[in-house]
Amino acid sequence: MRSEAELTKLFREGGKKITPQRQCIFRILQDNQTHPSAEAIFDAARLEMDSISLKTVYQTLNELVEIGEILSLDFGTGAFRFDPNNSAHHHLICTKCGQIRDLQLANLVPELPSELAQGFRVSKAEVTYRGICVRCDN
Amino acid sequence: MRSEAELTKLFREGGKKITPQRQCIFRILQDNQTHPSAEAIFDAARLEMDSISLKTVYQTLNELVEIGEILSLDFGTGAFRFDPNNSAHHHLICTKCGQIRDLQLANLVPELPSELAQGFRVSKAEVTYRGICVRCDN
DNA sequence: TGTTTGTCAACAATCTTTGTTATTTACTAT
DNA sequence: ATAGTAAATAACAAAGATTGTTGACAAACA
Ligand SMILES: [Mn+2]
Ligand SMILES: [Mn+2]
Ligand SMILES: [Zn+2]
Ligand SMILES: [Zn+2]
Repeated sequence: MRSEAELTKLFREGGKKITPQRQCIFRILQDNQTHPSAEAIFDAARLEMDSISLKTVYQTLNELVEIGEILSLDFGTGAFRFDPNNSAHHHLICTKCGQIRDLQLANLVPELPSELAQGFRVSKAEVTYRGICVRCDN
Repeated sequence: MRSEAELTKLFREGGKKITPQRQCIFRILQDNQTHPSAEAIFDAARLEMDSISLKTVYQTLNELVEIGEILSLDFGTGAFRFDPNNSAHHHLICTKCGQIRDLQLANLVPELPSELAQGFRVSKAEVTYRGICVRCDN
């Protein structure tokens, strides 16, 4: 995800207005590696702006997803997780505490051999590793 | 997933009763490669039993998941998908029509090198390939 | 400063999944 | 076969996540 200044520029160029609510959400997402849910971002935003609505959070997140600044991920935890790391990467999830860690690996996922692709034109591959993290492994 | 006869035995051994509703759901799942949602299974079941309830479908599916006979998968399509193929396998999803195909490949996903595992004891890896299927690719 | 146009908060609605309960059913032991 | 019992069912309500609606409001820009 780009910096708050660059996002401000991008939004304005797209005919979108910059509001304190959006700037607040930009800041919360900046360098956030926790893969927060919309609700978690909402809670963080409320610490600064007690009147912000959950709808506004969803709206801003969806706009960031649309322009490719963040990723919307579903790991089956009940709610979408949002990720400011929009480079191609994979994930490592602790099945006990639920924490989600980034796995920045380029060549871990091989191309799908065309004889297995069933005619699909494959454009993306995501890998999810699941296991127990150090802290949960006692 | 096992045969209807074997599932009947398994359920009885687990103190569960065999009802026409459950047998109907067993049959619908048998050899089903479409990764149906609970709603899709409900619709199929209603063709045979017009009074079956969605709750019964969910309950039976959850029981089958608990005993490991089927898998519950979340691809971010809005609803869980159920899969009678309970062997370790991966998936290929068409981003246009949404169909989900099995990818039965053992050694496509390499072990995660321990220096990248961040201390996790990894037990599972799922790969999801996304692309456009033949029919949608015109 | 005024005008325009997008955004906000509040609330309702939708969708998927689970909880509750009274009734019915499947199994078991007579 | 019959009756007893524990579990499953259908119907309905509720919960949790996300989206739709709308009138008041505020940001952008001249
Ligand atoms: Mn990530
Ligand atoms: Mn499958
Ligand atoms: Zn953990
Ligand atoms: Zn397709």
